[in-house]
Amino acid sequence: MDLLCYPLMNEQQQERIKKLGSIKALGFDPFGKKFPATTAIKAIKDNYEESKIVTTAGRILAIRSHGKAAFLDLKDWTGKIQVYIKKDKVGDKLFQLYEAFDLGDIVGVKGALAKSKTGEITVFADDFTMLSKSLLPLPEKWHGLKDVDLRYRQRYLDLIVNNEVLDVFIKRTKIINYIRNFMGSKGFVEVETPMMHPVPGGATARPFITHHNTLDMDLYLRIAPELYLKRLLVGGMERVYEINRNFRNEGIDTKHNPEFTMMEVYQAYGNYEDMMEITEQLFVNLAKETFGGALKFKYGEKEIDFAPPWPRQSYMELFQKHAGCAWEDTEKVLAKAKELGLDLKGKTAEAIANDVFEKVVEPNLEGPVFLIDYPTAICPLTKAKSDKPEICERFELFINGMEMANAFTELNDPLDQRKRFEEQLARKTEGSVKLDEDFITAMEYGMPPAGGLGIGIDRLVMILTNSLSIRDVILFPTLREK
RNA sequence: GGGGGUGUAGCUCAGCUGGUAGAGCAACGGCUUUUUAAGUCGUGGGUCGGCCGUUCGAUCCGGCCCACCCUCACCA
Repeated sequence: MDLLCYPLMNEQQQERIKKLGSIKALGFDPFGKKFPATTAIKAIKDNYEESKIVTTAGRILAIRSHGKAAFLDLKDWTGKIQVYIKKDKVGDKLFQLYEAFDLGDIVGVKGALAKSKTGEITVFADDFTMLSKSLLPLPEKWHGLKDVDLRYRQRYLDLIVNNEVLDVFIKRTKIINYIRNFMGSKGFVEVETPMMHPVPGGATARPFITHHNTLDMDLYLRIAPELYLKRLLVGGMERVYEINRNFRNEGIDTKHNPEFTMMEVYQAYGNYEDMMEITEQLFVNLAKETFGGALKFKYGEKEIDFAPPWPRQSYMELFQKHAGCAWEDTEKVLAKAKELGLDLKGKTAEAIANDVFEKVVEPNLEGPVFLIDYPTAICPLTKAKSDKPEICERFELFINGMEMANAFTELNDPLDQRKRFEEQLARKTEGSVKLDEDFITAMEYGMPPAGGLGIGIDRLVMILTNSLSIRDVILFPTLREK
């Protein structure tokens, strides 16, 4: 530590630096090495046996000092255990080391297990060592860290101090592992496709732009993996999925983070009905897995019921019901849009109608509910119904007003696909830079008819962990630079 | 971008009508060898988010700015 920064430090930091010195003077390394043969704290407690010798390590979260003895609370990521240090037992030198302990230090401890007077399982230490001296004071032990900005910026502190936070992220991992097993059991293969795209596609969002120096070309962080996964269908990979990040250069709120995790699934020779089945089954299984078999659970103030089968409602009918006019009735729809104060600049009638839909229908969808029968005009990658070409084979899943999944029977006619892309480009939809010629070429070689599905993993984790903000299920959400 | 809220010690928060600040935890020094939000006596710690203004005097009033939260708008 450079002594020049010494006067800049506050009182508590200076104290800790001093203690660092005394630890060295005692012959201990304040930033220790491998500490072998430790047992997880939960395992110690679960397999409690009086006077069994145990070794463990963790962070000190409380010190209750009694002069010539002390109780410590030691925490690892499985739990918390009490340690008792007595001067008579450990000797002067170790007791001096203990006196240089602060809240937040990481220490290793060895001792016999027993219960204290109040019945708490306690390690009666006969040896311990410093593994990492903490130079900054932790947030307060009782109230924890509440400032949400600090919680996201310094997630490590949030994890140390707020126990529920670790639980959420462990659950997140378990959910994703479950999904992988589930998909594997259905014969799907996980693949990885590029994050950097020469042509952004597969959705209509504004992309992030970056540049490759040696190739001297602009690249776009992907807004969706869709067009690459479909190339794999062309290549004969009949059941593929990818769980990975998408990047969209748009607004940030409690349901949107610029980088977020999606699962996309493609099943050759299937259609959107298959995707609906997979979705419902997967969500129901996950709820059972998460809530010990229960299908009803709380989300915020509301109760969500996953009991299948989930209702299916027609886009057009819902539109009629909530907007009070038919989707195709351009004049009335326009009037409604104006009434709602929507921005109509440069938008097609269909886009405006869809805006009205999102405004008047979506927030009311408590769900889980599958919206079906989307108008073909707003679905550039979706196959239309053969008997009713103005309607296409697509569904979106809504839970608590949030779009959770989006799926369709994939368009596999390259001529039609080119036409729709060109129409989209002509409308200059934001984010559509140019036509992905290679994707069309791939389709010209023949893409099997297929069902495709996208699931917002972060939002799924939100629902299953009762998290009201997407930032609570992303370890390091995007923040303004300080 | 509009509206509302918040910003005070390392953390969690008080602070009335304008007189340059308090508590708990944390820290430091005592006492304390079974406590668990340990106890107890004492001590230190602040650019009151920033700048400008009004005033004899501003944490407090006014203006501008910054950050975060909520909400609306924008954004498949």
